[in-house]
Parts: sequence; structure tokens; C-alpha cells
Amino acid sequence: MKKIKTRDRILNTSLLLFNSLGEPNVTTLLISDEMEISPGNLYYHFKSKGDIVEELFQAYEAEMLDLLAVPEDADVPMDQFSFFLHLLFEAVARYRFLYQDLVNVLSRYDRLQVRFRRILKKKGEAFKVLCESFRRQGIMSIPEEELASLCEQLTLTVCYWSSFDTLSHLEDREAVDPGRGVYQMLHLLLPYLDDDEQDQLRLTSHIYYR
Amino acid sequence: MKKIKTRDRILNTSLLLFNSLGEPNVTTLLISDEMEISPGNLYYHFKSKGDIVEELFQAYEAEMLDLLAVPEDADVPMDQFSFFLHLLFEAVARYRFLYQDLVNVLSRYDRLQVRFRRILKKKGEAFKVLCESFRRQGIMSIPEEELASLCEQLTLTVCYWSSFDTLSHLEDREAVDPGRGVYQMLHLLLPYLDDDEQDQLRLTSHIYYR
DNA sequence: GTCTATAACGGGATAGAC
DNA sequence: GTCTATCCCGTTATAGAC
Repeated sequence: MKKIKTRDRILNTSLLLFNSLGEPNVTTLLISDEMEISPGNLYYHFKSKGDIVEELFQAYEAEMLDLLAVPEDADVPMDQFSFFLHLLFEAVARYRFLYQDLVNVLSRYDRLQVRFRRILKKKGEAFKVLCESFRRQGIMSIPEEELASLCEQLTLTVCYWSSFDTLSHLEDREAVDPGRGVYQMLHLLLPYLDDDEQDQLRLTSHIYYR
Repeated sequence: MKKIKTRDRILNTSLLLFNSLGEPNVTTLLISDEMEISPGNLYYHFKSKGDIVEELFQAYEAEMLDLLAVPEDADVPMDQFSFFLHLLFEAVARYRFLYQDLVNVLSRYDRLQVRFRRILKKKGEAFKVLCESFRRQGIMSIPEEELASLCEQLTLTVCYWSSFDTLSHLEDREAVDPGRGVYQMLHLLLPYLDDDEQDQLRLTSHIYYR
């Protein structure tokens, strides 16, 4: 039974509160209050609120870059792709405070902007690589121009699905079932797959739809 | 040469500043400063900042509901649909401050939430009606379940495309060319259209791509 | 490392004169 | 309708004792 360092508790509590209330609505006072430590103590560990945000962002960035390191020339089967999507949505959900107030957060902590853009770009590239793998395997056929458009659409959907889903179906900012996002993403691919693969996917994608 | 009422100037200036700097970053002082009136004067016309936001929202709501009143049983041709999309994106662009900080704005002015949700729902329904019109005309074929998914995707894209586009391609919060959004939306329909219509659309959609 | 107290600042909003 | 002056409050951040 190991005692968690205060510094880490601050990070955990902040992430929790940011995700449920939205980063702009969470004050340093609220964080320290929730943890039952003094505000001064919090500022002993972090010199500013922005530092907390940045450190959380760094963790997010690391997880994402790790996940997005897709091998160029592997033949990825469809079910592995679904799994990949699932991990992606889970990572996004864990740091959903970033996405819920994306423009706002990036405008106030502007050093994050370039880094976020880089991740976004990597997402698009990962989708490109994966679709090309599907094409090589002969289970997907799509004209070049439509491929670009599709990858943009996939990238956009990873970003905004959970906000959108919360907005249109739920009351609060609770975590959303990542499955619905995966389902939606798979349906973007669906029309470009060959017939066998389509039927297969129609059957399996229901697993994801709660 | 008619003189514009101060009240309206406040609304115009606010909208301008909200769109370019983000609503959370715009203080009532900045608004009055920009107009070269006193802060007190601003508060003579509006009893709070929230009232300004609400009135702008109301204008947005009116425009939207007007636009979304799609007749149930009309046979809408594809190029009219494109035009509809264009108007939609323009309306969104005019009030982009709402979308750029959507969760944040809706959480701070919570009376807007239900109303925004209602508009969102109407968007989805409008797309449903339009797709069904395409089906009736025999230019589109899509299974029922995929149709639901497609309409959600269209709704999501109307909401977030401009934020996404700004984020991934531009520096500031300037207005985005609505054409790219229309292009992207049309590409979502593309795979479900019959061959003739697809070829047609591939040709015309280039108009929209800047 | 942790506390209490408080400074410093900014933004929303009001009072009252003109 | 418009102005100036000011209040009030929440939030970030620091100082200094324990």
C-alpha cells in the first residue's frame, strides 16, 4: 500500500475535475479544496495552473504518439483496426477536457497549439497508412482524392465525436461509451470496403453499438 | 445615411469580437472600448454580458430554424442541396463564436443548451428528409441503419468543420472558406449515390474546393 | 512539505452626475 | 443616452510561519 505523492495527486485530481467540469471552470482553489490541501501547497508543487495543464497535456501527447506509431508496411486486419480505434477513443476520453474546450484551452496555453496540431497531423497520416494497407490487401477500393477526404473526416471524428455525442445525447460531461465512436468511424469506411468485408463489418460493428 | 442605434452597434461589435477572439476572451470593457463608448453606457443597453450573448444566439437560432424548414415531400435536386449546405455553412460561420467554444459557452449560459440541442436535432432531421428525397428520386441507395449513421455524421460535420479546418490549416480565428466544408459534406454522400450522380458530383464538387 | 494570510489583478456590474 | 467613478467578487499567485 504505497502512498501517492502529493504532486501526483494534484495531477490526478486536476484531470478528474477538468474532465467533469471543464478546465476553464476549475480554479486552483477548487483543486486544492477537493484534495483537502491548502492552495499554497498546490503552488509549492506547481508554479502555475498552466503548468498543471501542460503536464497533463504532455502525458496525453506521449500516449498518443505511442499509439499513432503505425508501421508503414504492415498488413493490418480489420479487427485490429477496430481495436486501434477503440484505444484511440479511450485515450481521447481520458483527456476529454482538452477536446471539450479545445479552442479556448489552446488559445490560453498557446505553447500547446503547435504540439496539438502535430498530433492531429499524425492522426491523419496514420489513417492514410492504414487505408493504404487495406487497399493493398484488396479489401478496400477508393479513388485517391476521396481517400484524402475520408482521412480528414476520420481525424475530425476522432476529435469531436465525444463532445458531439455528449452534447446531443447526454446531460453532463461524463465519460461517453467509446464504442459508439468506434461504430461511427467504422461506418465511415464501410462504403469503400468490398462486399464480403462490408457484410462482415456490419455484423461485427454491432458489438460496438452499446 | 441612417445612424445605427447604439444597441445594435453593441451587438455587431460583440459578434465581431466574439468571432475573432473567442467569447470567453472578450470583456465588456473591450467591447465598449472598441466602440469608443463607456462601459456604463453598454450596461445601460444590456443588463449583463450574458444578455448580449443570448440576443446574438436568438438571431442565430432564428436564421437556423428558418433555413432548416425543409419541406417533407419535395424532390430536391442535388445542386439545390449543395446550395443549402452553402447557406448552412455561412450561417455557422457568421456565429462561429458559438461553435468555437461550444461546451464552454453552453455551460456558462445554460439556458441556451436546450435551444442549441433542438437546433442540432432539427439539423439531423433535415438531413434525413433530404436523403429520403434522394432515395425517392432513385439517385441514392443506402440501408436504413447506415442512413442514421450518415445523418449523424453530417450533423457533426456542420458543427465542427470550421473549427477543425481553422485548427488544422490556419493560424487565427478568421472566417474559413465555407466551400471546403460543403465539399467535405458532399463527399460524405458520394459513396451512396448512383454512378451517374457520383460522376456528376465529382465534377461539380471541385467548384467548392477553393 | 504544508499551512494561513494576503497581495495583486481583472472582469462584471452599479450609482449617480450630466 | 452617455459619462465617470467605484464597488464587489473570484482567481491566481506569493510571503512567511510552522
